[in-house]
Amino acid sequence: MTVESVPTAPRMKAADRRELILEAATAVFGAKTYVGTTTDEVARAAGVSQPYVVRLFGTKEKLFIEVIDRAYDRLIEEFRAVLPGDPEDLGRRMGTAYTDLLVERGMLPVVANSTALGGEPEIGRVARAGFSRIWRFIRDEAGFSPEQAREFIATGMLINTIVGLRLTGDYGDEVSATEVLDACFPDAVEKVRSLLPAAGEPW
Amino acid sequence: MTVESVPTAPRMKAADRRELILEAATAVFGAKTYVGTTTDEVARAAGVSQPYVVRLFGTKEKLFIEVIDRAYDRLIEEFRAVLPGDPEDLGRRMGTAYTDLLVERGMLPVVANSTALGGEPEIGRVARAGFSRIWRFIRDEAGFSPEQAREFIATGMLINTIVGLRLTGDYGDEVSATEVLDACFPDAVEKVRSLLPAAGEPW
DNA sequence: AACTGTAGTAATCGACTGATAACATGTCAA
DNA sequence: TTGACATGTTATCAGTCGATTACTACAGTT
Repeated sequence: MTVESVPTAPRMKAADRRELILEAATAVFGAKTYVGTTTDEVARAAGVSQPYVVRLFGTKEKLFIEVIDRAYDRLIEEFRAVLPGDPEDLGRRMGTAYTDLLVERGMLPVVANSTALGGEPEIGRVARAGFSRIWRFIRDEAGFSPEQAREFIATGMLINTIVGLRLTGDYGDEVSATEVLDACFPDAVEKVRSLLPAAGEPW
Repeated sequence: MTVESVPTAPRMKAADRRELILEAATAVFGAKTYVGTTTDEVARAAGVSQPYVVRLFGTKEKLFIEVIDRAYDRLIEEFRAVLPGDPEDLGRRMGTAYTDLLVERGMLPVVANSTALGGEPEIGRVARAGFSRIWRFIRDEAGFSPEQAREFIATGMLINTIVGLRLTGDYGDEVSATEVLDACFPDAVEKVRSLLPAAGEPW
């Protein structure tokens, strides 16, 4: 006789489960901000119980810290992957690498959110360290001048704003949304639009 | 005989009290984000009771919406004030107008925070409308090209990041903080630093 | 002086949330 | 096989927060 189907998550090595939760947490934190998400939402998204999330990471804050640290890692990893090639073209390749990260749900929003939390003692430290790592990569490994680095990161922050505001939903209907998207993604507007949710929330 | 000093706030016209609360709310929301601040903190900062804040504005959400709407108003007001003069120099003047707004506590952080809340139905609408107003001002009244507008706003978003991360506290100690501040405020680093709190929270 | 609207507070409630404790079950080496 | 550790859950708590209710007191009008 078939036993009533298990209410518990299928067994998995803790390390794998952690990774799975981190992925889910990135999506949820990215969609609802750090303070705005509950550990229970993260748990549901990962398919485990809320107390288990807390036990695996200690506190919600520690979980978020791992999430943003992992996001900055990921960012640099993608940038580094496009280093080889024509130096003249590096800026464009890195820009593409950045927007390509839109497919990994929450990744960019989580980074954006972290930059607003510099006032939090622990989180602030990690966020500043993340920014510092990115900046030094761009300067030292990518070889950008300070002015080029400023320009590149500024553009990234504007992209975060576009994502956070859900501006893609207004493309074509609203002048400013249309213009800013055209200006930021000269030949990739449709691709970006397909990667992002409309003003309706899901993602 | 002198009566025990009043525990209640000195009487004031409701319109004035609203303005006072909006100012306090801007500072608190700016320091701790929308979700992260309580109506009680806003009330204390404004010197009134928590229920009174709620009664004057209906809900916390409506209060925040008034706060960000007012912040976008203020932004455009300052930009418009520097319109007269050499068009060649307008970009620089508007940049200065932006950083000058750092003296109004919470103003810039609140705008930054609003750009992360596009997923919230009501707040998202107001935030997108605010962005749209700024963009159209820059394009139509300031006469910037789409590319100039993109560059200008991107720089603004990077400044928001610097503020949110509390990077000014690391100036001189940390290479990336030093470089990005020098790049963003070529001849106003000290002024900006004096306007901002260190990594320690107050402001 | 009494009436009426306005400005403001204290008390309290219900819902939510992060964390803890206690318990259950699967896995694997000896 | 057994025992010990690892994986995971249910139950529950203590604190927090936005909102509601009911009350107090002041100010201006007639």
